[in-house]
Amino acid sequence: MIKAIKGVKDLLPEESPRWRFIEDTARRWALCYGFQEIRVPIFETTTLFARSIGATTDIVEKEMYTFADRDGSSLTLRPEGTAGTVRAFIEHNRAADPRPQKYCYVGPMFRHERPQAGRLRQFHQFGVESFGVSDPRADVEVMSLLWRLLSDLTLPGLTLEINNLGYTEDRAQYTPILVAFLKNVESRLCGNCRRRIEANPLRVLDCKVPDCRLATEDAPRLTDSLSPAARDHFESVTAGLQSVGIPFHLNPRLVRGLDYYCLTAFEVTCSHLGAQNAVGAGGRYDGLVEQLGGSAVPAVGFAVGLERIALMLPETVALPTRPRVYVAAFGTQAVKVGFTLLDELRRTGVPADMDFRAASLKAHLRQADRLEALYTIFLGDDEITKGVATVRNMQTKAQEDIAISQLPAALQTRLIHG
RNA sequence: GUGGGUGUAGCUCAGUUGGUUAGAGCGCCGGAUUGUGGAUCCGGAGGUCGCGGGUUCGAAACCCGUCACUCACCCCA
Repeated sequence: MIKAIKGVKDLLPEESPRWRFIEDTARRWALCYGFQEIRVPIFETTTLFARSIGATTDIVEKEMYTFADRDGSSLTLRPEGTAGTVRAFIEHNRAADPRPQKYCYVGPMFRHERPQAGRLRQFHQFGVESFGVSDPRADVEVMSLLWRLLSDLTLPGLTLEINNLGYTEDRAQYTPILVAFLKNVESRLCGNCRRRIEANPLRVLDCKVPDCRLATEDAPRLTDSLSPAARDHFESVTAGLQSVGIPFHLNPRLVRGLDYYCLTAFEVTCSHLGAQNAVGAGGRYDGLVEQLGGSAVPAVGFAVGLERIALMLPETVALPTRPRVYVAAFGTQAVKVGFTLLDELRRTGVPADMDFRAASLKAHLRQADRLEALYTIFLGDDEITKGVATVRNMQTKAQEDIAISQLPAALQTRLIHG
């Protein structure tokens, strides 16, 4: 038996209504905030991701699905959505169009990780990117959209955490100070954090090991190295969040895993979600467009993990939609008439179905019941000779005879008026 | 990449200190007098017990290996 490869999932018909509900809700809220959908390719040239996400990040170093095209050029399945969106923004010279430009996207992403709860190799994200506005209200707008969207989905135990990462220069100034401190307490840190002192010192502050937390309790804070401009921006962001009533927690240790973030970084976590409890995250990335060859365009955005939302979504929110009319045709003549009737119903917009295997009326009715049909049309040879069919209301069990030629119109009105 | 847990019917799971044709519930198909669903009753189909080796007169069970799934580390949405 050929099986799906590790870390990818089939979405079976029973669960697809939940996913459609999530995606529709996300698009609706994005539209409400003025974001419009962009669809960019699933794969891109490898250097796009290396240059935007950061060559030394885990994603680029060991998680990308990279392969050679037939001409030998290196391609990569997208591990996130921002890089491709920024590439499209630059390539189509959208910076020349009126700003701001606000995009949203939804689709599969690929990272070669060990699967676990809430983490797959092919997973799905919904995200937004707002280009062209450095005003802190753009940060607030994006966080507000994220918060309202997740709240509307009635996910339990949501928390919004935010931090100020400052400008690149601020971090460049802070990093040596932090490294010096960490080297002093190195003996108290876990093995991972010792390695991180050189590779990614900011991450040490985000370590969950209790001893590391203790050891870094008095570490110099990034906040103290921030430039006045960075402080002002962040103060406006927090004031803006308060003004629109979005609850948040300051988390000075919050660090994002992608190199391109600056100033505002945020993350929404969800309780009861297992170890992978970040349901959505994002931040500002003012330097990225320029870094990828565009003009200096500020930007801010977020991404949410759809699998993680689906894990938390209450069972009851989405129901499948199915054909409401069942055609029960039995008998040699009636089977032929029934098939053309079925097609005519569908052609005129009546959602209808029929089980081609069923030979007895009993089998037909069982199937109609299973499909939760509202009406069943009885079509036997008796009916054919009379030119009428019996229409049974499956809930009230009331039956009436209707001329076969009148059935599509009759069922249309019955479905509308109940 | 590193650990832990679990692999028996389509699904959820029983299966005693190793013992003969491997079970249940749900689901599926059919029947309960000829053309009326859901309930009930009856019947049926469906399994190389993840795979390979070993121990044994005998293995779903014990041992070794392997693969898959899963949770966690790591990382991230």
